[in-house]
Amino acid sequence: MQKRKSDEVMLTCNLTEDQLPFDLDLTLSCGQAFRWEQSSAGWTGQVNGAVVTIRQEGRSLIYNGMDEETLIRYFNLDIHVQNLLEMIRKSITRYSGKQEDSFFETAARRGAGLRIIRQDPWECLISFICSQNSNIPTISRRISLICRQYGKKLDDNRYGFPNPADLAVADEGGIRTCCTGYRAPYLIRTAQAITSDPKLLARIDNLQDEDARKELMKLSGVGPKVADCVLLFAYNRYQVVPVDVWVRTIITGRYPQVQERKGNRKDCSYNDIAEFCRDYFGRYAGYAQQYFFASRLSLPLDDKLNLKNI
DNA sequence: ATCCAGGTACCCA
DNA sequence: TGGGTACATGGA
Repeated sequence: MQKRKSDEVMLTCNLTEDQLPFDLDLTLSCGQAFRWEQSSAGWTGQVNGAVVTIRQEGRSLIYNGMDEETLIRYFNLDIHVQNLLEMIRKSITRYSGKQEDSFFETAARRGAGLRIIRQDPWECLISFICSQNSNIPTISRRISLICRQYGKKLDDNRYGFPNPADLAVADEGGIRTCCTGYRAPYLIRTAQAITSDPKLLARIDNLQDEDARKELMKLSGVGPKVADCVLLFAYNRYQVVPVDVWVRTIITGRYPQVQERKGNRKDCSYNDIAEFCRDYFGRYAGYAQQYFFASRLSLPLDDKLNLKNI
């Protein structure tokens, strides 16, 4: 009988003090990756093309399907989050003169243990092209359908993420059956661009933020938001701030200083908000943004969906 | 039923 | 450059 992944011996990684806090559930469910599935046994997903399972018991990560080096690299466990938070706090104080930003602290407390992971750029790119104007459950479903139709079959009910060449030759009708709607041609054109320039995503890793962003935005279906998500979640440019409707609402609602940037324009632009966040939160502004996004539903906002004060 | 969602492309002044 | 609009789909 063929040995199943779930029967394989499990490995354990005990987190050190410097690697805490770490919250696996929050990290995998906070809207940065869309293909991890949770069950009673823990999370199942794919890292570097291999099926992996992982669960957390206190300070221990119990996993299989990858080695410890891969685990640490994928979850960025060598990032010292406590120091990172201190850097954000210092930046806030430097900018505002205030000792504490209680709104940020609320988000950081609720998002404690969240970690920005290191995704594969190609998968991240396609995923966030799929993400536009959708909610997270829909995005996950869409990507799952794409893998089922165009990815390599790995086991009974599991498929790999399709390669650029697989999507480049897909027809629009086929992609549309994956609930992609008007995004279908974007996906095909971007897959074709990567297929014809296979080193593009590797080159981007060597570019400065602004140049990297410009290169990404040349791709079909990639605007500022998608480009920034890829820069943050795949290339781990922690100073990059993706601005969606939630982040916009949170920043404009809670940080009136941002309004000064818009000049005589009607509203703050995307870059007004992103640049304010970089100035205010500093070089880990992307992390701050992700704390806000992860705790968006419970943050004290009164101008959005009737959310009440705490 | 209506509104909204990890937006972008396209068009116009 | 900034502002408007169409675009597919599913969840609330």
